[in-house]
Amino acid sequence: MTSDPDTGELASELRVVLGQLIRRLRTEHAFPISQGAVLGRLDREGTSSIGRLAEAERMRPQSMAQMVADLEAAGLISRRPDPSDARRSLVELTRQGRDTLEADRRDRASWLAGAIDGELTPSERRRLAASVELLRRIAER
Amino acid sequence: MTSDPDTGELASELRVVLGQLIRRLRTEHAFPISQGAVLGRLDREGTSSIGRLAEAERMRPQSMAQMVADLEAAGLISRRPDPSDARRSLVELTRQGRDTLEADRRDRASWLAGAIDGELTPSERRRLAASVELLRRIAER
DNA sequence: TATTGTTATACTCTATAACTATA
DNA sequence: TATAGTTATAGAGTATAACAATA
Repeated sequence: MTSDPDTGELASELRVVLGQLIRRLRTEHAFPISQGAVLGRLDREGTSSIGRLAEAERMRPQSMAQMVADLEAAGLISRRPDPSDARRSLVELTRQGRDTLEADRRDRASWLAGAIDGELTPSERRRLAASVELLRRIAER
Repeated sequence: MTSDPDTGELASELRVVLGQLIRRLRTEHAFPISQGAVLGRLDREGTSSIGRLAEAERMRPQSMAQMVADLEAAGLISRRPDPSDARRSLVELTRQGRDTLEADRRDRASWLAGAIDGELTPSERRRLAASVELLRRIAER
């Protein structure tokens, strides 16, 4: 039954469940999902420009500019001009941004963490963790 | 490394990758994700009312009414009054709705199906299919 | 009074178009 | 001319508030 699944059907089912999860997350989670993605990327890859962030997250530069403005207003990132190219802004995590990211990663009380802990056995949690890697490869395609 | 993962960190990573996937899907996919969810539910569970659909998909009745109106305008569902309670509308798939759902399930050329086929090995596809079940249990919590 | 659904309106996230400043 | 970013505006998807019809 789970062996040799038809890819079209798998895609269709995955899409449905992703939609349901993201709707729950949007209402239950404290800050927008893609803000977390940007904070995580800045943490892993260090200082970046707005255009590079937009490309990495597959968003339009205009949308990323808006997000960067919001994150800056919230004090989670800082921005300074690129000394070698005055058109460019260099963006990096503030101390508060790093703390927010850390707090999120430690948050076992979030809706999603609670659902994972409450619904899955330890061995299922390990399987889920392994499949996150598969999902990431698909997303980055 | 993937054994005994911290649930908070797992939740944080899962959230990021779900956000990235959903953004890709929203731009690449033909029709809205949650419309597909409703069509699939009507297919599996048969005729339903708007309130019951809203509850099952964890949406507000007002939002579901809007979606049902859109799906009806697209010819994918039909609606008739409940004979035993004139307040209630009974909603069901039309032939065209069933065909659309079937076509989506067979669509190996969608962005997601293409990414799954192109990026994952057969054994990884089986692991992903198995993890969809885990994600569904979390989403339905 | 409580329930089912609708209409009107607003919010969040992201897109497109038009623009400014710099290269 | 081309590139990096911003501002203004629009769209999709879902929410809240106010309401009408029926139970």
